[in-house]
Amino acid sequence: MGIQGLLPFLKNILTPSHIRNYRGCTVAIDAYCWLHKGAFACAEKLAAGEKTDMYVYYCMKYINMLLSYDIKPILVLDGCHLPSKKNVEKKRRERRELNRKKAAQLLRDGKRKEARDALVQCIDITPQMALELMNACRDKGVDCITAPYEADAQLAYLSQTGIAQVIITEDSDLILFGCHTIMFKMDTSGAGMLIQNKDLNKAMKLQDAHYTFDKFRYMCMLSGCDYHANLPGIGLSKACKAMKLTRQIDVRLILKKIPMLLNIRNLTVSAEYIEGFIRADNTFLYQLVFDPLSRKLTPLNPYPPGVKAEDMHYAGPPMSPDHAFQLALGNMDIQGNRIANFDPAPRSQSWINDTEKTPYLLSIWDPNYKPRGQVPEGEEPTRPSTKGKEVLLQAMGISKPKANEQRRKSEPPLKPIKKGWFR
DNA sequence: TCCTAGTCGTCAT
DNA sequence: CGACTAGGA
Repeated sequence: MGIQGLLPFLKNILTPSHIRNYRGCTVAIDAYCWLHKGAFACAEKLAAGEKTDMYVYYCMKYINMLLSYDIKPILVLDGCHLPSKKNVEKKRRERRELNRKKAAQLLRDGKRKEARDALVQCIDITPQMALELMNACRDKGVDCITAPYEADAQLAYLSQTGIAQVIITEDSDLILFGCHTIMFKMDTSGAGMLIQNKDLNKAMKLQDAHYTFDKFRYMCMLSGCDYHANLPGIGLSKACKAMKLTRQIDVRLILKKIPMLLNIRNLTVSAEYIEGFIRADNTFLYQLVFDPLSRKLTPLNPYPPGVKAEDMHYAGPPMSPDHAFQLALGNMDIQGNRIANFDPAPRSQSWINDTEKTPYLLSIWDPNYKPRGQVPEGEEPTRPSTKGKEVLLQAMGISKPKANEQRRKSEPPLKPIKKGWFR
């Protein structure tokens, strides 16, 4: 789902780019995207419950590519389901079950090709699969973090706090959560399409003075999002038109004026619709995320005055700090069962390089870790002089050694952790 | 012109 | 998940 048609709507500000332009930066990854694509390589085995690590290798192709460009990847995984999405999850489960039965019948009939097509439709990314990927990443010294709830909100938090300079995903919802810079459609070579939060006003064709990010988010939500349906007959174009025509900033008043702004007579905006809209908006603004620095739960954005966490149960019910921490580390599954014993503490003693100059290259769980911060505006990825030099250095094979590279070479083997069958 | 709902592809040989 | 598209308002 996501926001239907958002990427085509933003095509004017989507720019082709390459991840090598972010050398020395941190990139946070929506792990689900890679896991889902990687699962296609071994759909039959996964459906049959056979052991396979094909999807792990698929994901590690991307990780290794990023490491080769001296980029620090942070893998972000999904945590608990939001209460509002329980129904969606149930429907997906039922759809997978249906396709599973369909595939079994087709297989009995000897229709192997059609059976595979049905099998592919019942692919499920299990927490065990996510754990295998996390273990493979941590073997390489790559940070992983499981969000308390949706990875989307967690990725946006890493973007907004300057922990990550780029977010890699296929999900257009990340734009609404307020990420600064996102790369979509990145291939295994590192080429993709970049979108920046600061350009969204151009996509709406709104003057800077009249543009707010709130307006952009309302536009998207009016066209329908995962948390709330659209008004009948309203898509992105009409929603954009409505947001251009009003200077109102109060959500309730904007919504009440929609039929007038768009000249649609038989359209009524019910009180229920408005309240649902505001709950959805709050889910984008205040969903609970995990702050790896303070090791505490926090809303994606600070609550406005007078609002308390208890008012926001739909944006993620509060959980105990230790539960959230163990979930974030990947030691606990969403049912609360212990599934691993990863302890980030021993690693913090082992860094002896020039990490004083580059504390942002440490593990996010290291007490000395510090976010790199936002990349100065306009500095990347289109800086011709730098681009040319990088190409030249690579062609000459004399790319200067980076702290990142030295760190990886001198890294001691991690203490043994429960790894299952992955070598 | 815009919205909607449905179908197809994602890997890799 | 998005891309693409036929069909309807």
